[in-house]
Amino acid sequence: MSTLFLPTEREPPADAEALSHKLMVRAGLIRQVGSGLWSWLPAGWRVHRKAEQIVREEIDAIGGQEMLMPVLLPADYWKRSGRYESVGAELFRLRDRRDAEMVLAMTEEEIVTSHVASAVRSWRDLPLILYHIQTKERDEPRPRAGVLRTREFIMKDSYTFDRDPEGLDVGYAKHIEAYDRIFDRAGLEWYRVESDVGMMGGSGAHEYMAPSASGENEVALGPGYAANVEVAAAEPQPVELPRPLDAPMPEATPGLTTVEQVSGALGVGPGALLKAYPIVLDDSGAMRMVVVRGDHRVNEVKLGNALGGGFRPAHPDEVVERIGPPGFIGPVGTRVSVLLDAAVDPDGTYVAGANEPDRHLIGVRPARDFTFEVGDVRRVEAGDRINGAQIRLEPAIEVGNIFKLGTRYSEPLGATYLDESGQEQLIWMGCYGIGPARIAAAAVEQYADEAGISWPRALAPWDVELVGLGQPGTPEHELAERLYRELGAAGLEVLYDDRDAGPGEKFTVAELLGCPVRVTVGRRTLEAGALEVQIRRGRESESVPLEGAAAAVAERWASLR
RNA sequence: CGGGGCGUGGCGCAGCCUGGUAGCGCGCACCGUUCGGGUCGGUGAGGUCCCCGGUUCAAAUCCGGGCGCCCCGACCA
Repeated sequence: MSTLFLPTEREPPADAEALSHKLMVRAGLIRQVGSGLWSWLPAGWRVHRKAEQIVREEIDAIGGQEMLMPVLLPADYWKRSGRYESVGAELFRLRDRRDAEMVLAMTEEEIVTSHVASAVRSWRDLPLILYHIQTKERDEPRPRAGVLRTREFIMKDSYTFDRDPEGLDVGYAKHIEAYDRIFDRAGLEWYRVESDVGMMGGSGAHEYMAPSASGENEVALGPGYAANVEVAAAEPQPVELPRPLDAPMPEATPGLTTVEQVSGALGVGPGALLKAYPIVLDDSGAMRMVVVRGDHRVNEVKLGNALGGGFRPAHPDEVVERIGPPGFIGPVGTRVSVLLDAAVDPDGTYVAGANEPDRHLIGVRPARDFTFEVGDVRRVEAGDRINGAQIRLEPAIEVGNIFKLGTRYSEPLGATYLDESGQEQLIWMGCYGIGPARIAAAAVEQYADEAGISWPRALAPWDVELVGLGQPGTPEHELAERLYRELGAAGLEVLYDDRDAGPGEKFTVAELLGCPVRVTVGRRTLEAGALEVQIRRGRESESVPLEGAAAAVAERWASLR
C-alpha cells in the first residue's frame, strides 16, 4: 500500500451532495475530469471490474456471447434506424477528417442488429444472445451525483435475437434469471419493477432498482407489486364528496387559484376538487384538458402513454385564449376535449373552475355536466392501495433494465431469417443493460455508515485490509509480513497497509475504504497470541488465534455477504 | 432548457461589500517526537486569485463579456 495510488481525503468535495459521491471521492476511488466525466483510480477500478465480472459470468451462464463493438459509429446506422433524428441533443454528433457524419454510441442496437442482419440467414441460426461491455456516450443535460449519472460510462448491453414473440419471451426470461442472480451476487438490495418503454420503443420493460436516498427514480411498492412510479397504477384513496346538486352552481372565489385556497374557502377536501391541466398535442397543435382530482398529480409518462403521443403543457396565453383564466379553468362548458382521470368518480360531486375570473362551480357531476374520455393518468401516491395493502414510495437507483424491442430495429435494418417453409421472417429482439458503476455506487449508498464505505464482499476492492502497526525490524512487523503472504496463499486479496503512518490514520482509512475484513497486527497481537479481526459491517471485532489464522480469516470472510 | 449558487496553492475555506502586503486549517517536504484510533512540536516549499477586456496611479476586490463546475426541476445504465 505504500506504493498504491490511493489519494484519500479527510473532507468530501465541497459540491458533493450524494453520499456515494462524497465517499467514493474521499476513499480515493474516483476523480472528476469534467462535468459527468470521471476517472476510476486503481482501487475504484478494482470494484468496477468486480461488478463487470459478475455480470459477465451470469450473462455467459445464460448463453450470452461476449464481443466488442465500437463507440465511434458512422451516423448512417442511426439514420437508418431513425434515431439520428429522434434522439436529439443527447447523441454526440461529430465529423471525421473526410467530413463524414459520425456519432458516439449511446447503445448498440443498430450495430449488433446489422451484424445479425448480414450474418443470420436461417431459423437454424436462432436464438442468439450477444453482448459487450463497452463505453457509452450520452450528452446528458444534467450529470449528477458522482458516477450515478455521467456522460460517459461503461455498460453491459446484451441483445437477444429470436424467431418470434414466444422466443423473445424466453430470452427475456433468461435475462430476468441472470439479472436476479447478478444483483444478488453483488450484494445489493434491489427490486425488479415494471417500467416505461422510453426511447427504446418496444412492448415490455422492467427495471432493476436499488433503493437509495440518492436515487433519481421512485418505485411504488406493495405486496406482490413493484413498479416505477412512472407507470404505477393503484386504487386511489377514497375522498368525501359534497352533497349532490341539481345543477352546477357558480361560487365566487376571488383570487383563489390554488387547490389549497379553493378547498379551504369552500370547506371541502382537496380531493373534492377537479384540477385541470391544459396541454397542447405536439403533432396537431390541438389542445386538451386533462382533469385529475385536486389531491392528485398528473403523471406525464402515463399521460403520454394514454395519449399515444407527445404533448406539452399549454402556455398561459394559450390557456387564456382557448379556455379561460388560469387558476379558474374547468371541464364544464369548455371547447377543448376533456381527458378525465380514472380516479374521478363520474357520478360524484366536485368543485371545478368556471372558466371565468374569480369563479368556481360547485356541484359538478362529470357524467351529467360535460363529456370526456377516461384514462389512468395520475401519479400514484403513498397510501394508495394495491392488492389490499397500502402502497409505499421509495427513491431508488436504476441499476439495470430489460426491454422487449420486438421488431423495432430488425425491420428498418433488415434483420430477417428464413423459416422452415422458406418464408422470410423478421427477427424478434430484446435489449438488456446494466451499469457496473451504478452497482458500485448503489452498494456504497446502501451500506455506508458514519465511518465510510462498507462493501459487499463481492464488490470490495480487496477482501481484507491488513493493518501493520509495527515498525520495520520489530517482531510484529515480521509477523505482519508473514500474515500478508499467508492470507494471500489462503486465496484472499489483501491490501497491506505497510505505510509509515500512525495507527489512527491507518484504521480511519481502512474504514473509509471499506474492505469487508480488517486484520490488525501489532504488539498486542504477539502478546495475546491472537489477531484482531474486525468485520467492517457493524465494526465488531473478533479474536482469531495466530495458529491457522489465515485459513480462519478466509473462512470468516466467506461467511460474509 | 428554466431557476439558484460557486470559481483564491493538492483538499476545505477566509479576504471582495469599503481597491494598495494573498491569508487560515488540512495535506506535502525536512528534523525531532509518538506508535492500537487521521499523535505532537519546529522549519520550509507551494498560488496565472478561471479567462479576456475595461475603469484606475493601483484590481482577487469595481464594471462588461466569456468559460468552467455544482445544486433544484423536464431525461436514463
